[in-house]
Amino acid sequence: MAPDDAEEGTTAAPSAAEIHRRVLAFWEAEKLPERAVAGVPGGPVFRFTEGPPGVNGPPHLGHVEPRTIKDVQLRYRRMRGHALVSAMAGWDCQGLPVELTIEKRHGLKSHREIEAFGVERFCDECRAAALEYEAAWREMSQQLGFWLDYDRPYRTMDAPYIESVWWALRSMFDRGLLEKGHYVLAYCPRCETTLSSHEVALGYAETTDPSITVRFPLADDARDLLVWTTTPWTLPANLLVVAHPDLEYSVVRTGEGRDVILASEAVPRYFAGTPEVRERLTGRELAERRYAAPFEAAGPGTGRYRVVLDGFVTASEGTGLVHCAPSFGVDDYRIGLREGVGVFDPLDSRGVFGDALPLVRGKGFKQADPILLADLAGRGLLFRSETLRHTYPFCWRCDHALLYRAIDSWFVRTSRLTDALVRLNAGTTWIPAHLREGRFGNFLTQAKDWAVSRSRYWGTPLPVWVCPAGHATCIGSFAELAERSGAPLPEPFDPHRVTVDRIAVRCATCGASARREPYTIDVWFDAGSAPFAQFHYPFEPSAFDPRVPLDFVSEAIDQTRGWYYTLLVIATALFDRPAFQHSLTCEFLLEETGRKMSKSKGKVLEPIALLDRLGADAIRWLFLSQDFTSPIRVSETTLERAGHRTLGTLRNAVAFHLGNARADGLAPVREPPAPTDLLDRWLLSRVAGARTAVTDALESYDPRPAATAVRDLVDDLSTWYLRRSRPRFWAPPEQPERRAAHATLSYALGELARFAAPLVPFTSEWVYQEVTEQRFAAGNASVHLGGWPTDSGRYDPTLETGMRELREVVEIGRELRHRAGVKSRIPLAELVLFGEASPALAGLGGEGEALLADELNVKRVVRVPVDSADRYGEADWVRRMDETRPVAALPRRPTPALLEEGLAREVARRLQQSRKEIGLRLLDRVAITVSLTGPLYEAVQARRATLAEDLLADPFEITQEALPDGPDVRRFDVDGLGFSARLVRVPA
RNA sequence: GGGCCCAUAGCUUAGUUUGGCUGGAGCACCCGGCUGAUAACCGGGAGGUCGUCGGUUCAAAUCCGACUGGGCCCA
Repeated sequence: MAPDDAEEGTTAAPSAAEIHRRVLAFWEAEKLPERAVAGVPGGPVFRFTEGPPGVNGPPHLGHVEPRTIKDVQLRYRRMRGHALVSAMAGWDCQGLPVELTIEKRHGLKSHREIEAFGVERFCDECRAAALEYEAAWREMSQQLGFWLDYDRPYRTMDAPYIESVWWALRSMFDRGLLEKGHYVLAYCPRCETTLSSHEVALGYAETTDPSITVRFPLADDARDLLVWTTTPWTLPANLLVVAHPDLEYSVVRTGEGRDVILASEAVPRYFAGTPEVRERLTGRELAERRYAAPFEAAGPGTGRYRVVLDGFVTASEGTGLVHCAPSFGVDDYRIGLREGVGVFDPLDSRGVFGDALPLVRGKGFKQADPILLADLAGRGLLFRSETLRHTYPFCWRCDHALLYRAIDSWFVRTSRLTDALVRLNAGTTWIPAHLREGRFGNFLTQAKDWAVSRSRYWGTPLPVWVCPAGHATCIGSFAELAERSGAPLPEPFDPHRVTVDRIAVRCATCGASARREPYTIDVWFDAGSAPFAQFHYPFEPSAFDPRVPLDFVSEAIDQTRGWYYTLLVIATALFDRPAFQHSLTCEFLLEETGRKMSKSKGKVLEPIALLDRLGADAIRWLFLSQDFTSPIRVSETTLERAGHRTLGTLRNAVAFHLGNARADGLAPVREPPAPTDLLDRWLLSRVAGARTAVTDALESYDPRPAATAVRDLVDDLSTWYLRRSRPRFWAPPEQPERRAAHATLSYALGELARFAAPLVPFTSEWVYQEVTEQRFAAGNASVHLGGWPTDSGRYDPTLETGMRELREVVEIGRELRHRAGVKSRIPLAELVLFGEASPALAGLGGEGEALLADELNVKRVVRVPVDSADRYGEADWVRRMDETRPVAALPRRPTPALLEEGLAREVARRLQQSRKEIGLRLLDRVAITVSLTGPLYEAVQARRATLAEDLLADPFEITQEALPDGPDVRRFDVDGLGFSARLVRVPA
């Protein structure tokens, strides 16, 4: 794991996965999450609430993204010394999703079967399933390094939590915000319950439906109304046809059959060419005409089967004549009510046709479509039959097609809160910012009443009891329930159905015995109550006021209509306060193909296995280094590459540092050093700047600029600082230059580990443990407990500008070398720069020039006036021009002396390589006999002493005679010049 | 039908708020470098009508409008 082979001079960085496991083990041994999770007791309060994931299935990769961006902010706040309120993990345990799991397990298909199975047993299994999935979620979250208090989580199914939810419902009831109504609602016939609008929003999908146009024959008339629908199954419930009073309608001759009536605007959609129009009339003229309904399943009734008028009709689609089934549409219901025709619903609670229409008795509503179509066709009433591709709502959990139907339900009157919702939302900040007024804001302005009751079993029971006189009594606590029922509650009290259903209470209005309304409530109400219900507010004393807004929430985009919305509604209704001040929202992940990943279809990228195999930081980094406010496309390959560049480079840089520091026995440096060297000062400035950038980013809740700052720093550290500083790291440990470089790098890596810790907690912990030489020893401090770095050395913008400019000159110099065709190993006499240096660049002084000369392997850097360019002619120089202005020039060829120096370097490099290849360690001595001729001989002979020293060669013999072949003899080629050498290890 | 977001190299993308140097980078590709990070590190090259059209401006990837295509949400 740690580079223990430092004395060999090579160090391999551990893999990301090794680091991941090592750090996890360390945290576990040190009980780190438990100690750190709540932040610093007594510190400034930072209010957070974990949006409880539904524990109705195992987590998938899509869940990792929001948990990552949440964790970054929480880690930052802990390091800043905040006390986190709250760091509880939270689990959404109830509701349809869990019920579905159990239904599937036992093959239960209806309410009747569940009741036969036993509601109590059913709920017990739901509870057990929730706990089971909670364990999987906990495992994933811990692997991810998402620190929450998993030992003391809040669960929406726990009795204290439910009591708080009851309190909330009661508060709304008392304010007239919780009422019963009869409305047209989305209804899932498979789940046999209504869905709220935000649940419906989760389940829109593209589908193909029939698109049919049906003849409705007018009574006492030889003409037919043309009516268009995509839901043939609603035709049996037809009671009216609606026309627009001012729209123009045409009577068109069809050629076969009776003439038809439709909106003039719709005629071209139904008839090619110029059909014969016999008459034009307005909708008003059609009013009150009676017709024969296609099925007349509803039977006779006052005012049924006639044409009525309404402004909602358009002719942009269909025929401009709308079939009205009051039981199955919002407008239909409204018009039916107005016209006094009643409501006829031929479907039972499972969406199956009953006795009213023998033709389709026992068929589900969708199954009935083809039968109804065939029947209409048989009677000559099917004018046109096509299919239509459109979006249609499906149940967000079971995928069954929804239907809209008129039904009894309890509502939270959110429509009365619209102004407050908009006002409170205006004071919140969002990332991305457009959500506040855009998607979320729009949703608020058109907030409909929230249908909260569900005809289900495993959920918070609606605490409303109704007496025979119809008075509703809402119970707000367990104590009140005991008091009103006149008997103590069972011990222990489980406030779920069966137990609660058995209890009758005294009506608060008339004193009669009241039964509970047999509903559970929308699980989103549970989740939206989390900020206070997790503390069992208001029943248990709290160290703070749980009503005030949370500082921070963070979820994926779907929660704008989900949790964010219910949080705000409940906070508004109960406290007239915003639910949160800052929200950070990520988009969904997409599969490689660009499809949404959150659906459990397609190839599964199993998160726990991936975290273990790639290391959590690689995956965290993937999400943090990209713009998570847009969908991120994820595949096996992107995951594997995610941590490569920045994190891999960092690991190797650390390994390089450790190898050197340990070989030289240099101690870690924690206090900001005050080096004089240009590169050292530059690196420390970069560290200070990056720390500020990360701090600013996280302070404003946006991890993206923080990740960019870390990436750029790692890049600069590896590709410029380390590369340019390498010779100093090879100097003997007692040399001041070696000590300065070590101090700078040691300090820089330690600081980097600290301010990168919220982003990549595993890699940071490893860097910190190794660089500080604590090396995961028991009882040692974690980087995560060390507080936020506030003084990371001096930021020097002028220095950084100068260095940036210097590196630009390097680029130019490299380009010139490339054009001249002279390798960088061959020294050139000079780099000529035209014109004055900028103040920032000049500020780097002679050290800067030396750096430049060294990097470009030129003997000197000279500056000459721009107008002296003529002296650097094409024959001997390569020049870089900026438009017409000369920028720099470099000699086309080395001088003979410089060429010789380059050749010596070539020889040395090959001999060094050979040292390594024969397994010599850094300080091993070697006996070398080298055989060369011509210019190579001259070059090496002239530098014999230096080369011998560099190569630790003793003896170092140079000959012009050929060496005989032998096991220790190697042959080389330098630009076409051959030489050979014998290397033999000298025993220590 | 309405709302929001997006469109930059083969792929992933920075830059767009606040218009201004030759539109940066990574992957892949080609070529090359590297004396103790070598399953590492570094450089060079090629590759871009900045979706299309129009407008504002001395100047537009950036601001405005229309259009095309994509995503999400709502009806």
